[in-house]
Amino acid sequence: MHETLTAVNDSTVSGLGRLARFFGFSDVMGRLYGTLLLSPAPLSLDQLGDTLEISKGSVSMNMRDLERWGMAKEVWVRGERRKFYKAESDMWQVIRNVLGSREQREVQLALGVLGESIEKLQAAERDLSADEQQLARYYLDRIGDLQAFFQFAQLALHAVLGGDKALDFDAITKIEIE
Amino acid sequence: MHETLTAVNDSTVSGLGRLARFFGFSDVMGRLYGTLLLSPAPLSLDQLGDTLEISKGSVSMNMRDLERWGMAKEVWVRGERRKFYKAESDMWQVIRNVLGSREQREVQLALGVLGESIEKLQAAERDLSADEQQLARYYLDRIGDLQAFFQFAQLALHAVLGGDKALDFDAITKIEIE
DNA sequence: CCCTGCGTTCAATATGTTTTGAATGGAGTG
DNA sequence: CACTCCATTCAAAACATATTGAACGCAGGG
Repeated sequence: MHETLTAVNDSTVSGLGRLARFFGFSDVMGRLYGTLLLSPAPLSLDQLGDTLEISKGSVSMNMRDLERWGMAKEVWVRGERRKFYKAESDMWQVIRNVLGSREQREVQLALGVLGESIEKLQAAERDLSADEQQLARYYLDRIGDLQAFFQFAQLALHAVLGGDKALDFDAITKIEIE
Repeated sequence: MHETLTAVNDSTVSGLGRLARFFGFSDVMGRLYGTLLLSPAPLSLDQLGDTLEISKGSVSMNMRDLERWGMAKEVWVRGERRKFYKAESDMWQVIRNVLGSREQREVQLALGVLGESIEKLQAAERDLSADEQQLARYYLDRIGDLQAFFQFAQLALHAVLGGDKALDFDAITKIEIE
């Protein structure tokens, strides 16, 4: 194959590995995803393992994760006994999968804990000494800031996930950047 | 100290540890930040180490990182020889520091690589066989999608970092969430 | 039924990251 | 100048995470 194609393939695959790490996934996951993304035809586990030079076991486990995150799908290939996969090529869909489950859970959790803390502090106020009350107020201020941050994050998530329109995405990416 | 205060302190500190991990920092960094955030008075390295039960060395190194990221500042305490730190309590400032350096660098890098790939593919077109040309077009499509994603990310970053106004933040967090 | 081809599992291993603590160095003090 | 008090550094150790490959299990043939 022409060296340009090979070079582009390599840098894209390794770039997606990097991106995966950045998002807290393993970088093999990113490379598998990249390999599938740049393959017009679905690939089998063997082919993936051979291409990336990683073991059968690793391919199997990482592909399972990719599937769980909706980044790849199994594809049935006529006359083949093996499993074949293709990448979910709609990036927007992938983003939504990740933000919608992992990140949103994280934000909800944080908001829950912070809310509880605030309630506890308020409920305990009458039992506190003067010094303690002062500290409690201090805590409430700081925790309030944290809460504001997470509420902002929640809004941002809703904005991105929200209205089913991938339209926003397309529209926004067409804006010229100076 | 009243158990409610202790409990709230603990859960906030460990929550910030979790948050730090989430953002790709060590969780000790998050806990140090949390400890400082909830302390009305600046703390010395010793106090931090004692509170969190971690070694001097670890406190020293992690505090350096926190400082680098603009999450904590050294404070001079009259009559003290030791270093004291306080947390940068403006969350918005912290976010800007992180997004502005680390994340933005990442996005720029990706856009650079993708742009190069596109150029290389276009430049090589005339040297390719028919099959290779078809594959090259396929690559261009996929890489175009990736590029759109990163351009979106860049816009989002600009939006958050952009106009020096922390106003947006305040305004936005005051919106009622149903 | 046995064989083959394939995917999964999981314990062992390799790799990467964080923490520790002893050594170092520097700044202030008597 | 010696002593003390700290902060920093860094190699070794602890810990966490990812990968391997042998063993297993299952599905289709033959």
